[in-house]
Amino acid sequence: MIEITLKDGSKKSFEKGTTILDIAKSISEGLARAALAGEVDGEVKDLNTPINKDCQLNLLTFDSEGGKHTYWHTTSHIMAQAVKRLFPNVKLAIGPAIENGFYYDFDIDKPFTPDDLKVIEEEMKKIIKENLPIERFILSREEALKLMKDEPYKIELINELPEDAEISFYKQGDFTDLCAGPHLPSTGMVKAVKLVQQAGAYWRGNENNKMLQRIYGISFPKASQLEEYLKMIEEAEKRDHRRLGKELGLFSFDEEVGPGLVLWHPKGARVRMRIEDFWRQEHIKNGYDIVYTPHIGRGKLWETSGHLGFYKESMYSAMDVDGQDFYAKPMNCPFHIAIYNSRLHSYRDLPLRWAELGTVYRYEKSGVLHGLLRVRGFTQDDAHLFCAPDQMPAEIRRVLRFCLYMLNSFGFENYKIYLSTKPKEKYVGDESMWEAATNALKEAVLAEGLECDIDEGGGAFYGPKIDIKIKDALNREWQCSTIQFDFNEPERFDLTYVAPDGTRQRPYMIHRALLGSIERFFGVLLEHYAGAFPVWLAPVQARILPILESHHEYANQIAEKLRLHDVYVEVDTRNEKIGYKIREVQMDKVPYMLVIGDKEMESGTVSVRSRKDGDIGSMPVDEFVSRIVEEIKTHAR
RNA sequence: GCUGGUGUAGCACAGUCGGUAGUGCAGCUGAUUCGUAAUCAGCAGGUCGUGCGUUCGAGUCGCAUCACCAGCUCCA
Repeated sequence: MIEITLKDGSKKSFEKGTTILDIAKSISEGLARAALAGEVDGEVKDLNTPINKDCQLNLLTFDSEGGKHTYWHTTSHIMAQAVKRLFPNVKLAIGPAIENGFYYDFDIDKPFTPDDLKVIEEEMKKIIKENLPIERFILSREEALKLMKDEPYKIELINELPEDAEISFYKQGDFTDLCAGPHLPSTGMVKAVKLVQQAGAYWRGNENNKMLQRIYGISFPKASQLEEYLKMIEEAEKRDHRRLGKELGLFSFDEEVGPGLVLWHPKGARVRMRIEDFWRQEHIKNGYDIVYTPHIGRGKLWETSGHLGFYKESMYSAMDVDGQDFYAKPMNCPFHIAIYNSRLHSYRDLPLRWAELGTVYRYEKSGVLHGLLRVRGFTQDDAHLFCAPDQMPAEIRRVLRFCLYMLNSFGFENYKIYLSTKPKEKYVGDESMWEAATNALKEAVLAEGLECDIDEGGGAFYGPKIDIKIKDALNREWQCSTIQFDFNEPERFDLTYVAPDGTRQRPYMIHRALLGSIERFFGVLLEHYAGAFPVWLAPVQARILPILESHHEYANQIAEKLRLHDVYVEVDTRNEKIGYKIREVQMDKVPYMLVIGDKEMESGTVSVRSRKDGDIGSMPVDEFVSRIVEEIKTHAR
């Protein structure tokens, strides 16, 4: 007999060799029906795995990560089986479960068409109906290679398995695949399936390898869950910043202007100005100086900085000026360094904190451009800190705290921090610098009571860094903030300061961007609020809606008053019914609407309707003015 | 850059077998004077992304090219 400890801590005894499924059945029929896999001492296993020793058992349903993954992994096998049936010549690569669903990569001469996907989906439904049992078996290395002799990718995978690895296969009907598992007991357990899209993907994610054809799909135990999922996708599309940007008239792109180059419309520019004004004000409060630098620079500069050596493919090509090469700047740092080097610095000057909303241009590959989130011309909220070694830890803490303050000010409370350490091979600077800098970064994070994931070897060749990815309302991560050491440029540009003992010393240089780029940050912000900006950021903060023509004058007086308080206000004097006007305000996501009629005119009030809460009654004009001014001042959400 | 898809009025879309382009919203004009998510009527708006080709004839078929979309690689 063996003793099984269940999730709730209870213990049960079973005969040795009892399968996980049987154990589930002994607990309840319902659980056995819902169970997809079992977690045995932390390892996810097939339901029909026999248990031979005392263990901790957790039964996994579709609600759990492991259960979902098992379910999707099996669906990917069903898809591969369908593809093999329909296209016998395809070679199989890999087919894992992913965060939302699964994919399988195939090597096939002719890429799949959307019609192919439909046919494959139909074939999958047949396989599900056939309810084929899924069996696991183990082979020796030779046997495995023999079985997979026509599958070159599988052979590559087998050959790379460690010496002592168990080489397992899963078989369902006429289909067998090399696979570590786990899987569902039979194909019939998969219910609602949808193949989402087809795409090219390089073998092993390396662009020098052959491009394979990947099919993405998703599946659920219930048709209603699939519908729900598709509906959620639709909701996400509704708050897509590209769509909102167009609907709300915030920004656009123009084919003639060029790809990845943003045109900020007046309303978008208003929001941007609020962001930038706040940014400037806070930087000054935090001991920064603001600088401005040119958009282009001589080739020599970029040679010294190393950009032409390391970064040339990402730069716009040179322009010829009087026979000399000039380049649009991909980064601001060489200019800030040039300011530093314009005179001799004493240790008494340090730390120097120079910030710039610097617009840079980078030649991004055409396929990677994405709305505002990936563009070719963007404005970094850049700054460079120059400090003496003993000032460095305090500077890091200071900048980290400032960074989190900025993110919080814009309503982002969920973020993830990544610390990237020294690369194994290519790096500049000596070990002790790397160590001191990396420790300072880590200690700053800990000192702020935060946690970070360590990306071992993920630092740039020129220094370690902290990246902060903010999570938007849909829980997607976007990298915005970054704090990076630079051991490269101070050397190349020979930065020095005069130390107390009169010797020349090399300062530490830290690059940092808090919002990242204004474009990306704006895009994320737009999606985060689904276009409904809090009052302080809204491009139109209030719209006045007179009911009749006779109220226009009073409406304009109120508008004038609000404008004097720096409030963006509009008056809708069109000859339309009030319901029509209100509907439009709601769609324009303006936070306040002020309905003005005879009543309000007589009593000197406004009838306030909020975007969020609807009609909130009437109040004296001055009361509304102080209310909205206060909300703007406090960044109320 | 790579794989696939898309491109028709300001926006969202329809356009069959190749026969010279339509709907809704927005816009403009007029009527309506109205209290919390769409008042009615009329008008105007298009070299069908661009170029070349096939054809008596191309939005529709072919090739090229540009842009966008999804994914891969890369990245703030």
